[in-house]
Amino acid sequence: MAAVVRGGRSRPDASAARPALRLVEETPWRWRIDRAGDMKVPGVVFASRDLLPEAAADQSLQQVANVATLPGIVEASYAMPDLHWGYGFPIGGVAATEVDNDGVVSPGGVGFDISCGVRLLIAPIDRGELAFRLEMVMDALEELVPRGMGRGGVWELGEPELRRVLQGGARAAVERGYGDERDLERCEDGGLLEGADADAVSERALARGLHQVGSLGSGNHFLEVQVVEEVLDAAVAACFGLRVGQVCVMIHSGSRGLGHQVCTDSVAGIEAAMRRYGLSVPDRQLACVPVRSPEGRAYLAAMAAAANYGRANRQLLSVVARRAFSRVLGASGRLELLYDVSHNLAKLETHVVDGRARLLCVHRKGATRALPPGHRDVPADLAEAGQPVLVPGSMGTASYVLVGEPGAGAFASTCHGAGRAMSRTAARHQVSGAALRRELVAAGVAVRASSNRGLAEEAPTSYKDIDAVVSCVERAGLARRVARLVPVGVVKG
DNA sequence: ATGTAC
Repeated sequence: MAAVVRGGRSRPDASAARPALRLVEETPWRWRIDRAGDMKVPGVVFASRDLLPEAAADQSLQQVANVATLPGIVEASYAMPDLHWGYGFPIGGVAATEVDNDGVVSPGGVGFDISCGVRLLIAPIDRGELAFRLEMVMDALEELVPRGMGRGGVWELGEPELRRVLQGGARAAVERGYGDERDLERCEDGGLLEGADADAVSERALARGLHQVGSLGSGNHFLEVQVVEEVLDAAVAACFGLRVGQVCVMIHSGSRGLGHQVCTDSVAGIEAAMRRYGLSVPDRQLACVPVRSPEGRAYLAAMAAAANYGRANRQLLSVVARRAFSRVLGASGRLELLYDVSHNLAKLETHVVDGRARLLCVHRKGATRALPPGHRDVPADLAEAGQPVLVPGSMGTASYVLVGEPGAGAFASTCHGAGRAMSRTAARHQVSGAALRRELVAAGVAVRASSNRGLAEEAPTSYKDIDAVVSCVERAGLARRVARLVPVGVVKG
């Protein structure tokens, strides 16, 4: 069965020349966009019919096809069920290029919030033991967690120390006493992405980064106190240390103004360099250069530095969450890190394509790495189970812990969240932040939010249904559900 | 996502 989706609505001139996209339903959980025009590989969209974006308001399916034209792309231009419209590449997209076949790297394939990601901390107490002190914990978090737009972080540092953060990531924070070695064992890449170069980051980006290390930010970023409501895989949950009723803290944040500036700077430089390599792309937001070019290497070095900033940021936020919990709960507020993983990153990884191991530049933009059991990059004490995959839902709704599946495809990737179904502007016009705040409180969720406007933009009605997204990911064989978590307290910018 | 335009 096929569905026809029109493309190019926002630019009438382009839409006339652009053929309609034809989606072929391969299974109820997987659709294909066949090669056409300059596409080098097909598009593959993991989604149920209900989760496919509506083409009238969202160009993301056209973006999946556009990405398939990139030099050196292998297998397919993939999209996850939380797919929606992004800058050049769709959010929820995965694309890998072969480095030794003139494969390119594109800042649009990572996005503006470089190394935005999620970590989950686990408390030793259950919901009942927290209940009568929840408001006190939330007050402490409100006091200690810097949040919202602009400056103000946990760790005020000078430029030499900032440069150490850009090279050393969460490890640089731990070396200054923020957390311990065990935290690093539970971070993707040990908390430190290799190949970072602070000298590849502009003075302007450094200036923006100086006062934001250890700050939540705004938009969909949050810190939530959550409770494990349901365990879906008992053996893996036990390995992860998760049981029904358990209190957890989920942190969703990124690289703040520094990462944003690195992306802005890089797009400008790469757009200018493209001509020299004779590259053309169907959308200027897909600006790209060969991985093995001076500009490509410079982008990856600056991106890694921003990624390390994001990792240090989440490490600092964990430290203040620990301070808040221990202030109110003492030793029973101890928070152990389960895992920290990014969902906006390009990484050099080796994967088998057409029977041969190849070095690939894997772009995951709003997509989470999901390594299977036994993979050497999974922490040793979790290796039997596989890599924890942390999937935040929209505000006030469930979040999930998943685990990577063997042979899942899409370069071991899965979804990153519920996925926007409505623009921020549309959400602001449809929802009252004040009313939403009252609804959350009435539903038993303690809210500490600095902006009603921010609340309105993050209304769950402007997101897809996280339960449907995660169910789709599991049915498509990309990852397996381990635990469903529900919020009892939310801290937002 | 973002000193929501240099």
